[in-house]
Amino acid sequence: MTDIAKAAGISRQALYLHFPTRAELLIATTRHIDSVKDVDARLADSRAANTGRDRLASFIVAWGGYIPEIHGLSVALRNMRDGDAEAAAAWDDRMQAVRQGCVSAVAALAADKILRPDLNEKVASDLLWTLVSVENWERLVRDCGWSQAEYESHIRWLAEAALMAKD
Amino acid sequence: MTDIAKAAGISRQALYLHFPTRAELLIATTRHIDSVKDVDARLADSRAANTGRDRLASFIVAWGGYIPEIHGLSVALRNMRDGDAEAAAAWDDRMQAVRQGCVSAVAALAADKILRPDLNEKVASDLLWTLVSVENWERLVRDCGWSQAEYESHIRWLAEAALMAKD
DNA sequence: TGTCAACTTTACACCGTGTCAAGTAAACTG
DNA sequence: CAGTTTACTTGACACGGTGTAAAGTTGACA
Repeated sequence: MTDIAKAAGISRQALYLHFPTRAELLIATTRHIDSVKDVDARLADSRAANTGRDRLASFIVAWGGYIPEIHGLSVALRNMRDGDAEAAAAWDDRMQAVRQGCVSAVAALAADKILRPDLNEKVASDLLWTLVSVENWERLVRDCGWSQAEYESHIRWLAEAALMAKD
Repeated sequence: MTDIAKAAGISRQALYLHFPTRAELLIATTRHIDSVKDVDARLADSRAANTGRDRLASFIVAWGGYIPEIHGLSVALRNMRDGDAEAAAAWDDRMQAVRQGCVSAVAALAADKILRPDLNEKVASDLLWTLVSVENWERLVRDCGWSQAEYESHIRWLAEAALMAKD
């Protein structure tokens, strides 16, 4: 909080006038980034795709491209999980929104009859949700040194291999 | 530290006589669990498998079955990543050991000529390492409500779909 | 001119980690 | 047996970070 106040050019106490707790500051920041970076518009594109396969691909690109924007925040919010129920709830809420995108993409695959027959939609959604997690992005991009483009193309490819019936 | 001391029936200060910092206590605990649960023996089994496919499967079962044992510790150690370089290094070290298992399993697939031809060994190892991360276990078992058996079988199946050439 | 809003400075409470010092009690040793 | 060592005790305190509280300053607006 001290560092943020300093960077903002106000006193630490003035910061508390705007944001009562550190958790609420972080949550407000995510809301702000969401509106500035227009996450809704990005995800709307993926909903507009015609085929299930395109929908899956554009969902992964839309969300995968958004991860770097919120990554620092994601780390901060996740580190508060233990100890601040409000922060945990805020983060979970955002992740549930991503999950909804996964469910929709999987439903589109199922509608096109290209979902692997040995997967039900729940399991497929869980797997996709896991594949596109921020943690996996961190591991591949930060720890393994992948570029963003490599991340997007390999995850897309992996999701297709995992979820789509063999042609 | 207070809680741990209380649970151990000694004073907080006595705890500091044994473990100079919280990070070192956590690190010592991982070492202790490793020896009690005999992680080496578990992974040795996976190295003994004959075919690449068996090796991959037994590696996933060995490591995947170990995750629940160290999960709580993993959370504590990961939460210290920012702020304690020693704890971060200790955790990274353990994850590098897992990565080594991934590299070996991928090499076994390559030796059997059943590694997907469009994947090089580095990329395949990175993907496998990501799939078997503790974070993915948390998501599937804790957040999605999967049983341990479901986790193991689906991750094994996913790893095979991701890494092995179509037959 | 007065009031309100945004901000300032200063001070303090609370928690958790880690340090320090002095004391005690039991075990080991010559 | 006396003396030392070892493992612990109690109690105090420093430090950093979050959050609270109170009184004072400044500028805008009515």
